Amino acid sequence: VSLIIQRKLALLGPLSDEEKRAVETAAGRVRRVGPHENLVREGTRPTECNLILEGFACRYKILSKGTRQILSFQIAGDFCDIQSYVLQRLDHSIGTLTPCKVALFPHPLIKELTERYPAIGRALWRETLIDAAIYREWMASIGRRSAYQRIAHVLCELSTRLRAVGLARDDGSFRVPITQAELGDALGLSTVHVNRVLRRLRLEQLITFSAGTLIIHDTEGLAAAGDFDPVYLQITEQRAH
Amino acid sequence: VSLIIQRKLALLGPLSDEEKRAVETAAGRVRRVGPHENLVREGTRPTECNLILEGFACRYKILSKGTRQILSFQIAGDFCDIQSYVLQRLDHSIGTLTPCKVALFPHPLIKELTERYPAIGRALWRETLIDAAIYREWMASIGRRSAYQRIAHVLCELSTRLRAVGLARDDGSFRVPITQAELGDALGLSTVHVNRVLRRLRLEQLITFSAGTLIIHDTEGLAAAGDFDPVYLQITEQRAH
DNA sequence: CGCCATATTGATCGGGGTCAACGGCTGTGG
DNA sequence: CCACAGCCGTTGACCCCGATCAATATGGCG
Repeated sequence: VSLIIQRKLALLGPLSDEEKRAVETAAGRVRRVGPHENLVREGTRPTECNLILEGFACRYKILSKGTRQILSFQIAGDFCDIQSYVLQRLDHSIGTLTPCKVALFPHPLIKELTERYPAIGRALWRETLIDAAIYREWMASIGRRSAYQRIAHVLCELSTRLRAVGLARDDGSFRVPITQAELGDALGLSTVHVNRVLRRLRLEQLITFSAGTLIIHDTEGLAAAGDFDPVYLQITEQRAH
Repeated sequence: VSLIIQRKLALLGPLSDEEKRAVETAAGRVRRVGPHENLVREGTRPTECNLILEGFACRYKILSKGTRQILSFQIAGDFCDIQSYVLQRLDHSIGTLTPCKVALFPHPLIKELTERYPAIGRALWRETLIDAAIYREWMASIGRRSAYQRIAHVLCELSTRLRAVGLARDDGSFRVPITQAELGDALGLSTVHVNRVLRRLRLEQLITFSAGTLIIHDTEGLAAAGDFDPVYLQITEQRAH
């Protein structure tokens, strides 16, 4: 539990030991949620924020036609709805893809934390800005990249993010329990076409992706295929202020 | 000058008079920039942030093929690169569409402001979260809405945002100096197709859009055509904390 | 063992891209 | 004052990527 939190805090910025302890202490109860349930629902006004400890979730909107757009994938370590602390009404839902374990942070505690420790407020702000950077990259993908590039790109992104929180397996494979339909809803593609592109990526020896396991055989080849450059994820660099 | 800042501060959240004055005082020099120039460039590390006082600008990325994705339109009152204060390296550029007047806020002053007045930090955070909400809505548009819906949607969004900062004209028209090519780059469409859809919207008596002037003849009709619901812009409601 | 979600493949279709040409407006320089 | 250039808007013709429809595996799980 605290291992994930610690890893994520290290990614978010330079916090002192006291600040890190304060964040851990603020975590309220832990909730277990089944697969394909909502963590939060569009239109509601939550009073606490969810930090994902285990499992996969996604942000999504349902449009008027009934189609779904997945807006982001959320993995362990993601403070997936921290924006509900600042904005009053959610404009989208967050649903689990797999069973999840989440830690709940009541808004009043977050308020205390951020006012007592500006560095924590800054770290949380930073997390939401990285989310925004990912949105921008997805916009570029959905708007201007081909289906082949989009899928290669998102797989690169997921592997990079999973590695950053220590979720790569020893053999270099990843657990990526995302169905082809979900990939399609994330990338603006149909399930059928996702399937065809995955087949092509497999035939080109770039990846193996089945049964929720992703193996990238050729990292550079996949990055080239997806026009992927990880700088937007802001993982390596830290800003000392 | 300060009129725009005041309007925008009022939208961002409940700030005291002292806090508002502090923000105004923090504005450094004012810069005038010609059309089609960069305010900030991808990959750089700015040391000050731009608040747009007049004119239109846009965030964009140039992809490997040389195509452009416009990520957002920025109008008067937008703190268009506040994220450069928190994240070290820009993942995209911001360019002007028209001549612009911008006020510059040095990062150290922003740091002082946000640490002395938590409400200001919160207001800036709020601004970046609203940006993110717009990104999410655009993702849904580009990913799952038809060209016709996308264009209607973005025109509704622009008119709502312009009205919110007092840029609607008395006759209800708007200055929207965005070319069809730029609309296409924002929505993931070709210039040709943007043109055809605009013709259809004109024939349907929903809008007139020429010479940089947008007139919406049927607000509800356009909103229906674009599946537009303005809640994500967070304009009306304010959160009292 | 049977059910339901997911993956896979083929056949066909269509929204929107691409290419090309032309018109209109504006600014600029001779 | 006119000629020309360049950008933007407009329209037609054609094409292709990816959607849709449909049928068939496959496989986990009660």
